[in-house]
Order: sequence, then structure tokens, then C-alpha cells
Amino acid sequence: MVSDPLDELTWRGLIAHSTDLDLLRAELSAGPVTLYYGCDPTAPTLHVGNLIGLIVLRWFQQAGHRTIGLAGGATGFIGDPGGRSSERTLLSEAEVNHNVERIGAQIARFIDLTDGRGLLVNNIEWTRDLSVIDFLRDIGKHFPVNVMLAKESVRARLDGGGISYTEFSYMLLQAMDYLELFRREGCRLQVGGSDQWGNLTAGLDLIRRVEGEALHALSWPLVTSATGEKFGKSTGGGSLWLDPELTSPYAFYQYWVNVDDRDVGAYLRYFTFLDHAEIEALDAETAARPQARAAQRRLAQELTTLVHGAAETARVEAASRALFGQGELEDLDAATLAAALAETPNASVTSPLPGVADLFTLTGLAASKSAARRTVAEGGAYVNNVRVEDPDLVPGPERLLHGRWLVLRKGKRTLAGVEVER
RNA sequence: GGCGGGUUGCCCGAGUGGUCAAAGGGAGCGGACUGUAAAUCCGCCGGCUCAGCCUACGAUGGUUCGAACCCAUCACCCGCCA
Repeated sequence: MVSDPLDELTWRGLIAHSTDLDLLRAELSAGPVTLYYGCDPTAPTLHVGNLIGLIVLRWFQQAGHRTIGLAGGATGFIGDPGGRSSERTLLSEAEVNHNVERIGAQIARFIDLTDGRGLLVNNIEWTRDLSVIDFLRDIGKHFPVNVMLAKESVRARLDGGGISYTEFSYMLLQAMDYLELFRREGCRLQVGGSDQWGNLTAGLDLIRRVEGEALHALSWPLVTSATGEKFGKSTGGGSLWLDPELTSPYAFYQYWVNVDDRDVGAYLRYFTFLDHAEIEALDAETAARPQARAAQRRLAQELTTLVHGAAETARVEAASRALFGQGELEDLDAATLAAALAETPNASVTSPLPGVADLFTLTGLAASKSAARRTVAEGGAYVNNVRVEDPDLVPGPERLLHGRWLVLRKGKRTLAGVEVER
């Protein structure tokens, strides 16, 4: 049980902006406080960017507070203008509904919904039947346009690609969510990423005007990486999704194992529930023996377990050990090899085997046959850890491990399996 | 509704009749060095039955021996005016 979630979040570097922290602290220690975090269903699954929100909710829940996860079925129709240079493409109703359903299920995995300890809501509930007139009179009246124009999310767009009235109105909807959750559930705190700060304060202003109540908001900092890359982009540039169908647990695990030494300490604080002593020990370990990647492995283990569960984590850890270990592939027993390759991308073929370039394409190691040929020409293609020189080479039966497996590798760390069916 | 500007490869962006699969930058990929890290250097970076061919510069149609580049129409974006 964590006595003061604010101290915890502060230690972890998770507080970027806040309303009066002392007041909030007093409320939190006086009894359970209801708080909420919302994410929009812009995709069918959450990505690692949403993870901090869920983790912050859990910190509060562990301290005995009541958490609400909001899937923005209404705001998902509109699109948050923040952090974008141009207008969003509107999603269809079917897409939004589908996304809300899947995202809701993911949120439910992170917060405890039993016995009223947590709640899952969809803001379409209180927006669907709201009339335009009511909205403009009851909500819009409280928003000075000059204040709205001054918000970073809007200002950036006015200087750039412009903004539609639709997206301009987004902050009113989010503010209304907070008001609604205050009225319905007694919610007194909203948390979000620092890019949401303008929207969080819009809610505070609205509630102060309408209800005369001073509520709270808390934001965490934008997650950055030392190299300045966008955080959470997997190798190849795609997002790291929480859904195993979109990002395999193996790829997810590997992403964290490969985190920069300079970032791993911060990520351990942001994304894990490890205690202070253990994190500091891992910091020291990184400083002393960076090549062991102890902190990265622990980070990867914790996060993969959090998102995909312990059983799956054990499988991807075993696969990583087998494939990145110092030993020879030939020395792996059949069961270990089969299990490891089941975690990586893989393909099955029948003999006669296709050439190497085709195998690379089939397993997805190369995006096209041209790319596969290029990889071979550049000296980055390996079969069973042996570099291949000829893209049309057909591996002979004597190359098969345990009579049926080939381990394909592109570059240093991208692996795939081929199973030859008999 | 009028006038002006724009739409180029994953992103930004140059190109304004042949020498353009299209400069440059970013991202990404491979090699060397390493630690499945970073930095640095080198190479690659539309597809294919790969020394040749095919597809591509918003869409369609046209002019031309030849069009990303010229013309017409349409769509969308930005700005100014009404």
C-alpha cells in the first residue's frame, strides 16, 4: 500500500504540471478520491504512449483511490488538435465503436474494476443526446474564445495548417467530460500527458464557473529518448501497440531490451512498479556493466509481464536467450528452438525450398523481394548465423536444424524462423 | 461566390518538356566498430522474371516523337476578398 501517491509520482519524475499539490495531498490523505484518465479510440488498440496513464491510475488505485478509465467514444469522433500539424481524418461510427470496445477491454486489464474500486466509462453516454442548443448555452457560454485561442494546441495550428471548428471544439468536450464525471461520480482529479494540460485546465475552468468547485489536474512529462527519436516507435518506425496481434510480445520485449542506456533509468521509473532500492541498484548496474543490459532486461520483463502476462513473458525471454545467447544454434534442442522461433516472425514452407530472397520476404524480414536482394548484397543476410552471398541460393537439406528449421537473420538483431513441412 | 497560391517517394522538400525512379534533409535499412547500446565512418533506401523492364510526381483527359514539368476539367488544402 502506497501512502502518498504524489510522493511516489514525484520520485518517479511523473509530475510535469499540477494544480495546488498541497491541497490535493490534503484531499488524498483525507480519504478516497475519484480520478480519471481518458484516451481516444483513434486506433483499435492502445499503444505505449497510453501506458503511463494506466500506470498512474494504478498508483492511485493502489493507494486506495477510485479510478475511472474513459474511452472517448465521443471525442474520438472529433479528434484532439493537440500535437498535430494538420486536421485529422474523421473516423466512421463503426470504427469508433469497434475501437472503444477493444480499448475498454485493454484498460480493464490495468485497473481493478471490482467492488466499485474502478470504473470504465464512455463519454458518448452524455454527449449523444445532447442538443446543439443545450451544448452552446450550457457549455459553450463558459468558454471565452480568446482563452481558447491562447491554448498551445490551438495556437500551433493557427500558425500552421489551420484548424476546423470541429477540432477547435475538442477542448469543450473534454472539459465537459470532467464536469460530467464530477457530477455523476464525484470525480475530483483528472490526469493526462503534458500535451493534455490545456484540455485539463479547460475542464477546471468550466467546473469552477459552473459548480464553483476548485478541482485538480495532474500531468506527466512527454516521454522522450536520448537520441531524440519519437518514443515508442518500434524498429521500422511503426508504433508499439499493446495488442499482441499488432505488436508481438517478442517484438515488444525486444523494444525494451534495446532501450538506450541513458533512457533506461527514467523508463524504469515511469513504466514499472519496482521499488526505489531496486531501481537505484539497476542504475548502478548500468553504470558499472552497461553491456550486461541488466536494467533493460528487467524493464522488458516487467513491462511485458504487465501487458502480456507472466507466461508469455517467460516464453519471449526464453526465445531471446536462445537466439541471442552465446551458444551455437546447432546446440539448441528441438523443443527450445521450436518454441523460440514460434515467438519470432516465421513462415512454413514445403520442399523444394524457395531461395533465400524469397524466404526473407515470406517471413517478413524483408518488405519485398527487392529489399531482400539488397540485404543480401549488403552482406546483412544470414541463414543459421552464416552470411549468405547469393540471393537465389536454396539452402540444402543438410542445413536444416533438427531436420526442419532454418533461422533467418537480417542484420544483427532481426530474426525469423522457417519451418520446412514434411 | 470571386481572386491568388498549392497537391512530388515513409515525412519535409527541390525540380517546371528529354540527361528524372526524380536534388537535399529527416526517418528507416545494411556494413565496419561495439554491448541486441550510443557516437562515428561507409553503403543502401519504388517494384519485378533485376545490367533489362514495369509502375510512380492529387485524379481524368489532351498537346507532343517525348510530360512530374504545357493545356483542360475535376477533387482536396491554404490565403485574401465577398
